Amino acid sequence: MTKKQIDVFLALAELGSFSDAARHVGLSQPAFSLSIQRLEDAMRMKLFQRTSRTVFLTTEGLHFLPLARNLMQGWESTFAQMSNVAAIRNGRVAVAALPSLAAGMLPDVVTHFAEKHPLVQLEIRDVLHGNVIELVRSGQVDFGISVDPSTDLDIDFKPLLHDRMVAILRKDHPLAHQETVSWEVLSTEKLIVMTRATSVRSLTDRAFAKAQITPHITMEVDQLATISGLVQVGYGVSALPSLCLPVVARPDLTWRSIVNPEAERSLGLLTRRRHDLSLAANAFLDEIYQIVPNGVFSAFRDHIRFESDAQPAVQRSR
Amino acid sequence: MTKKQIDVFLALAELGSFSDAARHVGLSQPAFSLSIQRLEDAMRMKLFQRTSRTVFLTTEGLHFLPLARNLMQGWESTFAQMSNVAAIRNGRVAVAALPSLAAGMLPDVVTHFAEKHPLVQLEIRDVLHGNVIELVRSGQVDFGISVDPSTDLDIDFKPLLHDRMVAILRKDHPLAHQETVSWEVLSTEKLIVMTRATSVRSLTDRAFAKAQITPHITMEVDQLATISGLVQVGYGVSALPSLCLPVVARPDLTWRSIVNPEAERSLGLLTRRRHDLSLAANAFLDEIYQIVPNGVFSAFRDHIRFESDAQPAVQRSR
DNA sequence: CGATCTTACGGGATTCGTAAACATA
DNA sequence: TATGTTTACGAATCCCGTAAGATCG
Repeated sequence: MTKKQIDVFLALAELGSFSDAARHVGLSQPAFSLSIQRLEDAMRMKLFQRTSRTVFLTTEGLHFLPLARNLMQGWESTFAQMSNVAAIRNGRVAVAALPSLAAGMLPDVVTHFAEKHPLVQLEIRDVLHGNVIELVRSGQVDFGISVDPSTDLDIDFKPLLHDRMVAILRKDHPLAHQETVSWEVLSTEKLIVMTRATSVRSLTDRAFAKAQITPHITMEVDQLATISGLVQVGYGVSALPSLCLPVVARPDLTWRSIVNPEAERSLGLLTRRRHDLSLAANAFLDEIYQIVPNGVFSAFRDHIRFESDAQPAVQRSR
Repeated sequence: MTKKQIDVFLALAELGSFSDAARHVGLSQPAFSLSIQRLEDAMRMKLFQRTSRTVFLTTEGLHFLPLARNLMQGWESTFAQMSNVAAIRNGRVAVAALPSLAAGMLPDVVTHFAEKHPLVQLEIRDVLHGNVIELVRSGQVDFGISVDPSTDLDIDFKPLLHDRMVAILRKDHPLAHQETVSWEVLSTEKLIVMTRATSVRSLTDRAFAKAQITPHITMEVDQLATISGLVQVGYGVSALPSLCLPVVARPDLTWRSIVNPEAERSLGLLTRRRHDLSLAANAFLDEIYQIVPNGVFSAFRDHIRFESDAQPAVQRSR
């Protein structure tokens, strides 16, 4: 009792002729006839009453007709649903990203993705690095975007772009006349930094520690927007990774690479080991690869280096 | 994308191991593996993520899981329903029969049938001969039980029993001392007959006409029960086909064959030409064949002859 | 007699099982 | 290295199409 037999049954029930129905399902008439016979044998009952001239359903066939229709309909509906899945008209993509990335990079990606796949649910978790890892590891998100969690063996990392620490300055600030700024010089300025919980702050701290310099911290804030506001009014300067630039950039502000040492880091995709991405997540990733070098970051090319490999991290076969 | 593949998919999804699942569906492990691959190819997407050690569903496979379950369930439920049809735990049998047969013969049949097939709906149309034919011809009933409609080419007739006209008398009536009664003698009695519309009455009329005798009709009634009541109080006698005996028999009444000429007729099954009976109708027919010679009519063996062939009229192959 | 379904039979595709190769924890 | 999946290949099965036969109107 196969699906094809149901097809054959319905064709005969609806067309009332072996020859016509056979043509309809693309079988020779004898093969069609055998198919009906096999179905009847499998059911152990006659479904059609036939003479050489007429064909019609028996009482039992009449019982079977609505059931067969249901089966075929269910079959078609699942096929349609899975087609939707394959065509990514359906489903859900969850991404965890550092807040700066979630604010700077993802809006463009989301816009383009939603245009192509309007029915796919999107979920962006803008959380700190540790949470990104946890969400990726537990499978609550399809992938993460953060810095390299090299210690973690359960998570694959694929670099996407590289940023560096830059000094955030008012355009009329003396340091703005230099091409680069050293950590040393920066430590003499009034420094506005993020609070300790953030990854940006730990980055800053590590950079100063590495340069063996103690900065002069004049203010700690929770939000990047606050930093740009404070710098703009001349309250001080800041040091931030360049990927924050889309968020903090204002007409009166400028930025310079910080050197000695130059503090570069890698941002990239975090995926569960041995877990391929879903089709929808992959499509989202494609969008990222297309947008990242050409989106908001393109204005900051001098300070952000993109991975040349613009292919999805995990290519799924078939 | 076949039913078997769904089976294979569900087994793997639920057991999480190719080997176990293969054993579960009765395939060798490589064959099982190929089956999964073919399904994935047909769907154009990976449904399982596998390493040599672990197997689990991809996001797409997770989408497919409930759909596959539904399909399989629908399939099983149709199979169960059709099993019910095959086992006659289900369905409907409609029979049209002359009122005298419906009252005399069918109750026993119905009782036995309902015992064996409690869930089958039964419908008895106790109508006159012309209506029996119409109901059979139009397919509104599965078959009819009536006299031979020899003129009708759309209807097959198969005799079931033969009855004859008998005189209905009080036991103390003079004619009750004879073994038989002639139409001639009967015409001198006060005769109670059915109204003109009934087949019993037309039978009576024809018998008298054939004997070229005019009866002395003292009363016309609509119901057989009324006749037995009137005969019992001595208001007159009656002439009825012997199959009415189960309905009219009372302790004080008796009956004698009417001869010169003896008026025998055939009662039997009326079926649509070239229309096999449903399994349920056939089962009902079996019951009739078992009951008729041993049921209520057995008390009237002298006046009712049964067809020796106690097989259903239409045997359905597979 | 003609249209239509059924039976018979040879060819081809699919699917199966055994054995070997491969991959991962 | 051991367990478990994939690949390779020969064999059996199933299903199809052509051709001949049977049946009903």
